[in-house]
Amino acid sequence: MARILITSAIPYINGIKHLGNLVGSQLPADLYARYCRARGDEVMFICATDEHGTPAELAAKKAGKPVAEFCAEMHEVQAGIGARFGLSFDHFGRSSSAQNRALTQHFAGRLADEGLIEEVSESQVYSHADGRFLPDRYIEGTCPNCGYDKARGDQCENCTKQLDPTDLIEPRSAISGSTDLEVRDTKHLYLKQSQLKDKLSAWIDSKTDWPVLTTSIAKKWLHDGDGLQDRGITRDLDWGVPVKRGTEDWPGMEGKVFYVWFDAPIEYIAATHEWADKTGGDWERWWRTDKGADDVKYVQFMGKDNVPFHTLSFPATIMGSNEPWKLVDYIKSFNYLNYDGGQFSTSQGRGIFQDQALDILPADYWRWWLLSHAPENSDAEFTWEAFQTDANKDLADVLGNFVSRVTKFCRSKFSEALPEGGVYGEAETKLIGDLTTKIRAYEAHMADMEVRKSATELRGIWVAGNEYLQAEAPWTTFKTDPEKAAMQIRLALNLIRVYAVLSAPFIPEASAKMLSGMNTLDTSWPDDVDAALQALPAGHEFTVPEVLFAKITDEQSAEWAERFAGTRD
RNA sequence: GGCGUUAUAGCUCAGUUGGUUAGAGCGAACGACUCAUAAUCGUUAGGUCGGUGGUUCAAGUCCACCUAACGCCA
Repeated sequence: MARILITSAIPYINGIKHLGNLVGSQLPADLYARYCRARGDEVMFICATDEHGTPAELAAKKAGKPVAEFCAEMHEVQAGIGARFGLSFDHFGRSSSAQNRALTQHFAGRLADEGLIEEVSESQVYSHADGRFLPDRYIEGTCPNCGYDKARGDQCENCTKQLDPTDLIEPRSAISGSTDLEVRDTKHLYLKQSQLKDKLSAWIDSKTDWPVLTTSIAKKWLHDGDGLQDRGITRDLDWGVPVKRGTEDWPGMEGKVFYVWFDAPIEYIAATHEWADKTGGDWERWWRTDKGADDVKYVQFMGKDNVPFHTLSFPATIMGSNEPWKLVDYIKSFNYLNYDGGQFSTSQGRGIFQDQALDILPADYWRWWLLSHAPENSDAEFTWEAFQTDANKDLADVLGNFVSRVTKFCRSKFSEALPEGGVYGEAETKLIGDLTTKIRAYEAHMADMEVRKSATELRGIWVAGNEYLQAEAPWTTFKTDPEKAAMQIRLALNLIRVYAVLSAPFIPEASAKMLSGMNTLDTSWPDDVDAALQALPAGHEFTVPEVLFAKITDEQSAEWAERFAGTRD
């Protein structure tokens, strides 16, 4: 039994995420977690909300709530949506937790002790009206290059010229619109990542089995231009982890907080600590190689935009601490999911948001479609037409109808119990061999986190059942040899249980319905297919389940395409 | 401007370290079946693998250049 630590990139707190966020990290992470558990591994599956930083403060302000209250509420909302999608986190934490505060401060202290922290003085724009320093992108003004009057302090999106906030003509706060700005000197802590460059580089080079997407992004940041740059890890904000050196105050850093990208990945560890505090479990057993974590396999899931932080910044924090923390063993990264020819956009309200998706269809439809089209090798495209066609074909026609035809046939010709009699012939032997091959292939793809290939293989396993029925035609056999038909349908009913077990990582709700219909709690994995197809004996009673997957109609598809074309809010 | 990723049948994608007639699903056409959510199963049609040149006995698969899309960075 292996021990697998799984983390999904932690979603930002400022609003409800769209489906692109789901398929890029949480959903495939859940697929893997469920699969590992089903195979008997000991799994710790961690996620959390990423709560610090300016966008959270602004979103809270917009909602008219104190930021802590806003975050607490949004955390519950996101946790609720995750639960409805069937995300099986062992713990869904919060980066604003006391555990993360302590751990973040601890890491900063360790890094300072190791000589990897540097104090840098820099100039930043302070807004009197807002009572705060403004991040570059929250300063607006007229572009000195093209005259565009809504250029941001980091870049003019009209002419794409990179800017410094002081370049702007008539700069103003993007938050309040105030022009009462002042350039002030302020001191910040920098993590000297450049000193760890060789170590990080060697580490990345040793990961020859990682996806190209992951390593190519990491290498680009390591070697591009002047190489890996030192990184500011503090900000002049109120909302965040207060800057401390371990448990000690940090002279000169009063009133400052750690940058959100410094504390967010540390929350993976802290969330496990939160889990331990809640359950009485042992979190260090998962994270400290000197305290039992040396046999843990740690896998991270994330979208490609998060790769630099997980391949470089966070490992730099871990390595730099010079303490025996668990480093990631495998990073599975994803490209983007596009929506009807463009990008999903949180800010523009374009695409489908997670709560909306659940309002129109059960989670399994989304889980199946998104996972079977996971953007593993390149950006993928969501269209309503494809979604409707694929979901109907795969879920309703191939799997759902299989369950339906088998159970209803048995009910009408025999009873709502597995019929007895008959012995296997050539066709059954062949089916068992075929299924064994396919299931072994499925296992291999799942173990490799090849999401699309796993889905394809699983679908093939479903199809094999229909092929068998079509070829053996128990409805015909029944007329001349009822015993043989009984054997065939007994096998097919057992196949439903096997399908439920195999499919559970993808479609847990439907899987539960299938098991419930088959009136069994036996979720044992079909290591031995022959034996698995005899798990339910003759005489075992079942009920015909309700329709597993209703089809998506043309009207629904058209209406939803219309409804989600525009913007939200 | 630099770098990266991608470019394979109408659509969505597979194609291991270069090696016999380039694969799957969907869609299409035709056929079989009638237990089932008008579901299922089978057969067939469809690609000079973005373009040009090169390496090689042999290239979708390596190299160069070009084009296009997307992304990152200046």
